[in-house]
Amino acid sequence: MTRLPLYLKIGELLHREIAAGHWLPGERMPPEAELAEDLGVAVGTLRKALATLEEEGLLQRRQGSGTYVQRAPAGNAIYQFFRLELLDGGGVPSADVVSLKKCESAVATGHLAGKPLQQWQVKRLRLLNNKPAAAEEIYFSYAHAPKLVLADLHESLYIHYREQFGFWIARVEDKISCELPPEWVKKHLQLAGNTHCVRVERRGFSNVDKPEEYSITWFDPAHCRYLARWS
Amino acid sequence: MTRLPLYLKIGELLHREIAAGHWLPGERMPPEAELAEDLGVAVGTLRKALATLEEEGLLQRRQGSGTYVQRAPAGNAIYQFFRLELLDGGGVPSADVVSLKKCESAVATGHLAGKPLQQWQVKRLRLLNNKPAAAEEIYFSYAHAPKLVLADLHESLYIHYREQFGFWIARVEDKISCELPPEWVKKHLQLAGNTHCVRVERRGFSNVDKPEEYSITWFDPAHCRYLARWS
DNA sequence: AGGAATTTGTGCGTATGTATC
DNA sequence: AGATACATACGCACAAATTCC
Repeated sequence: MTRLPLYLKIGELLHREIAAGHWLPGERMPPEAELAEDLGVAVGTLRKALATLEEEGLLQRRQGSGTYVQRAPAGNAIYQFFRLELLDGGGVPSADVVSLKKCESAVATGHLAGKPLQQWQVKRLRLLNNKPAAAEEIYFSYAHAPKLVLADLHESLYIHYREQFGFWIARVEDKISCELPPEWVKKHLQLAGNTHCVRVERRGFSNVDKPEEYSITWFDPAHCRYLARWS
Repeated sequence: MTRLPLYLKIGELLHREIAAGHWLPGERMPPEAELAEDLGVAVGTLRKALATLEEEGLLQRRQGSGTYVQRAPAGNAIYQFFRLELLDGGGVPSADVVSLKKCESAVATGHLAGKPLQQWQVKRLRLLNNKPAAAEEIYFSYAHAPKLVLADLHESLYIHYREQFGFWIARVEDKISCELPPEWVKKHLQLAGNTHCVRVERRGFSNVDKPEEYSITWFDPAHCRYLARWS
């Protein structure tokens, strides 16, 4: 058995403490020396733990001032896989649900291998800086939720999956093409009849690498684009 | 005046040394203790410097083994950044050069910040299973090669860069959109006049993170697509 | 305005653990 | 099994930024 390094254990401990509300977002934590003594570790060890949490974005450390809790840890990876940006870069993403319905596998059949054929379909409008930028159809297994109403849906479906369904999306595969979008997309994005859209077909895989989500996203290349970084 | 921390200075120094070829890709650097003494700093300070370089991807550190300069991708990773596939998956990639010329920065000006304005432009046809799938325009600095003829070009430009120019592409950024392609693309891909193509704008960064390559690729979504995997 | 106190950042040195060769 | 090299952990001193009186 190989032990977890102390600084990572300490980091996990603090992470849980923060998640449990021991310190609230915006609050200042005790100084390094005090915290280190309370925890019974050297200051350097604590510093390394705090550094990892800062890197995760959970903490903010300011010289001469203190260590501050940055935010609630729940929303760790909300927009981790969101790849759209405005043509001049950036844009704050949000989402509006357009429709929610059960479907009998007529669409997206076989796309989620090994899943039951009954699926939920969610149509959404994706916004950048509060202006419509893309439209998407999302499919996931009916088995996760026999009942589901629009009000139940979290704005971040990934959070909904995690908090309601007990899994999270750890990996996605995108296949990118372009086409004339379906009518409902044209309508909601207010596109002219002959506007070609970029089409992103996505498969999302869970933490245990099961295919859990299938989606198609359309957007007008005149307004935004897909950003990819590789190394 | 506020001084740069010593560990960042040391990091910069090592970065330059490596870029200058003092240690070659794949080579093992001296052990921490020795390097620290040579540089006249404490081991901890050197470690912090090495950590930043490892984070940049310039170094690889292996416990019990040593610190290694990250080597250029091996021969089998020629198409590490090639993202096109046939609609039913896969396809063997190859390339044909269509034209090669110097250009006076009329196109792609400013895309390679800090580079001279004179650039080489290469137009190529990309094939999948020996059938035309995409067309691309590639730009790189004229300074790398005052003379260059078509016969000199390697089928893999990335290999050409590595073997002739002494750098390699370690990271790319793709921005994906769609549009009606330019005439030369239509001609070579034999596209009807109104066929919208996916357009991939790519910036390639070298092992020392300098922008070295700019390219635009067009392909017909009816024949192939761009594949992205995220985790 | 200014100086003291507080708090994190930087840097050093050492000892021990653990992976690799 | 032994030697080597990086990883972890401890503790201390001083610098720099911020806060508070």
